[in-house]
Amino acid sequence: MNDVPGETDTGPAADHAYRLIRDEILTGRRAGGEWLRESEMAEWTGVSRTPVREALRRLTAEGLVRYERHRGVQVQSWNVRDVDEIFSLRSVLEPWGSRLAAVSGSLDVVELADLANRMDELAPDGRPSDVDKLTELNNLFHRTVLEAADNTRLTNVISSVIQLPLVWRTFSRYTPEALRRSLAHHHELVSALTARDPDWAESVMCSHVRAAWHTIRASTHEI
Amino acid sequence: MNDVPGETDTGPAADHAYRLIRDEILTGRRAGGEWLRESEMAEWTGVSRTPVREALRRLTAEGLVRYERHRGVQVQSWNVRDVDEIFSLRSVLEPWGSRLAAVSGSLDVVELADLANRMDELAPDGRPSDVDKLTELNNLFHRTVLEAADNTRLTNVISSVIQLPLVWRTFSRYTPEALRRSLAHHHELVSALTARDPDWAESVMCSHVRAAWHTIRASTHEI
DNA sequence: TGGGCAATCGTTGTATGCAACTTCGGATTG
DNA sequence: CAATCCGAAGTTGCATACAACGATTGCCCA
Repeated sequence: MNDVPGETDTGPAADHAYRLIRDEILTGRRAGGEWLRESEMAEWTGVSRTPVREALRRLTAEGLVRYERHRGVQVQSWNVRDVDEIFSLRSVLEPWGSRLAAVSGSLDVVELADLANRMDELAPDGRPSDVDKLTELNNLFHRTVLEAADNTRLTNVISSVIQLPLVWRTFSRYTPEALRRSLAHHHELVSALTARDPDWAESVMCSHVRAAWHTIRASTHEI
Repeated sequence: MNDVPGETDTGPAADHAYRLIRDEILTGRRAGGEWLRESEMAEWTGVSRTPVREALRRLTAEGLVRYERHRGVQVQSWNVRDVDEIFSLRSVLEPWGSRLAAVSGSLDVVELADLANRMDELAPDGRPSDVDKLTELNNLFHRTVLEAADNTRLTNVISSVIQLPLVWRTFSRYTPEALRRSLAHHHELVSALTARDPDWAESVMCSHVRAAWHTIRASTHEI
């Protein structure tokens, strides 16, 4: 879970508070709409209000919390529309990133294949034993592909956009069949990237993202 | 120039400092690599270090300054690579946004045409009389199109990515011919959007961005 | 004379007190 | 009885003092 974006560490206290509060949100322990009081967070994290404020401002910039002047911050709440926004963006950016990665030549396909294999081991029958670990590997897989696209802004943009509890814990909502398909996509993407076929890579990633999109839509329909 | 992203106003002092420092960077008055000392900024803006720190953290999140723990922040410096990253991203996202805008039906084409006309008036012969005003209208034009795409994350992503002095003051580097072509693209995009032809709109915007890309590359080649 | 060490200085990081603002409850008045 | 105004409580916004850390300089020693 410690997948903190870009070395923005601003000090032990502020960083401590940031990680704790962020984790609290991404794991869903704090529901959308809940107010996060500075003094409460300060007491809970064991630091003063100053670093807490800094952490909250950072979370505001990342879109995880909502800020209202003189009123405080509350956990950002999401709906189906947010999911659609995120996945439609991903369905453009991630395939494009895969295309770039295919032709860049700077990708370690062995490492990527290893990641795909380790994910298989965590869910051999489509039933994950450790969702958190699987999520971590999945995020790493996607980030590895994107980093090979060699466009830091692309990487940052996507990682900032997928910061949503629902997206973060996506695998906990997958059916065994959907999960098996998702893992198969990973292997196919490795093949496409190994073959350095940009069209293939782009197409596989597009399928991968859109499949995930519909899987999540289906699982959230009744919420 | 007062084109501040998303109502994140955190208070008069912090907001004041933020706008001042941000403007200082975007206009190029502070060169890349220059250190921005908290106490110096505090004295200059007339507020204490606390709101200044808040402003600097915000600018850090937006990528306008570089932060190093215990050392301070310095104005982010850019190179041709940054320009390429930004424009390659824009060349994917803006056309896609135009496509969405073409089919969304939520676009006020009259307003957009008006913007294009006002830009013409500011540079009838391809020689802009007021670059700042032209820049403001151009940003507004692009944002208007994007907002019609009805994906707030797309809008935010692009506006966060184009925060670079070079991109911001882009028109000051245009040749009269390049500027005339750019303005013509705007009118053509209005036509495509009026016709609600997604392919046309996407294609025009793609040309528009890529033309700008090469114009800037040409003008920065000797830097 | 050169290298390493330590003290000092400048800067950032954190804590805390106070000011400003919002909100909510109750009293007051029509 | 309702609407409004006033005030108290709670929260955030800002300023300031102090602590922690990094850089630099000068000194000491080999």
